[in-house]
Amino acid sequence: MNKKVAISDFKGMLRKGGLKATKPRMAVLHLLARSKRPESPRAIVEAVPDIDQATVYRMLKMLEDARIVRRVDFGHTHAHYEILRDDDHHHLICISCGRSEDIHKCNADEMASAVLRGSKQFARIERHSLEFYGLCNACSKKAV
Amino acid sequence: MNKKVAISDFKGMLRKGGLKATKPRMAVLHLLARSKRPESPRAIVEAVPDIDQATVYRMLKMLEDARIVRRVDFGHTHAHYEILRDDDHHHLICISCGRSEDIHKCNADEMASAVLRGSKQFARIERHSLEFYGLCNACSKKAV
DNA sequence: ATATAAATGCAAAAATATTGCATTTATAGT
DNA sequence: ACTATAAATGCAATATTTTTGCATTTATAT
Repeated sequence: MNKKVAISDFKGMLRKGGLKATKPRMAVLHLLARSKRPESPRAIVEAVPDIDQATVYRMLKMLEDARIVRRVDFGHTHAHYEILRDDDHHHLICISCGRSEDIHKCNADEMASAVLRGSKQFARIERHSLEFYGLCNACSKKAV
Repeated sequence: MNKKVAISDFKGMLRKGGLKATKPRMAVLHLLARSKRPESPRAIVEAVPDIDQATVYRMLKMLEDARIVRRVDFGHTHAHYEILRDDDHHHLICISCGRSEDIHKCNADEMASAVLRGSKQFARIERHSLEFYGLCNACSKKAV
């Protein structure tokens, strides 16, 4: 019964990245794993008891380098972070209330190679971000 | 000889948006028009003589609402702004030095309608952003 | 030329992110 | 299990980015 691969074997991921499995770190990772949406550093500080903001910011950077989380930009004045899965998903973001939804259709990888071929200045593409901005049902009803 | 449509008829654009063509505003628009890359508020404050940062931030927001500029996120801790053209272009950004290049291939609009059809929570999509992150030639040579 | 609303500048503050350093903690090796 | 070690944390201070209130200036329509 314990043979499942554990999509959230954070200890293993951390070890692979040369990072220690500290309590604050595990707490943040579990928070992100539970959350339906990418979370801001501030939200993390508020949600995890007794954690310091410096710890959160530093941690997120390390986790990003280790490719355990990724940073996404929603056009706000702060970042958001989510657990990095390898499903190349992106987001649909409400420009009114900020709610977000994952989307899974993406053919940008094909685009990427075309883009690279067309560029004289760039040597390689590592990743891309694709976000759609619109109005969720609720905000759409509340007039324009 | 003066019958060209003037891609930078900022006065006209501003009027259409109900905005006044003030000197600071024209200076910022011309700066953005001249620049090869999206500029940060800070860079604008430094480049335009005697302009106040509050003016720049407020102005950029208004210009964005009026659809004269658009905000782009490069994964830095600050925003960038560029003149909004209607060519649906996106960017290739060097994750090492920050240099950026415009790219013009994009089929995300087709994607957008598929995405919307697939979503139960969203009513419409207004726009999207697509950015590719990689290494420019110079940074690519400087080791990994 | 003038009245008016809009935009600006200034000063202060709020929000977001980073740094240095002393202390604590997870981990590898015994 | 114990210990040495490097890594991570907490704390306090600071830096950077963005926003706000209000008095003054400016562009525009009349």
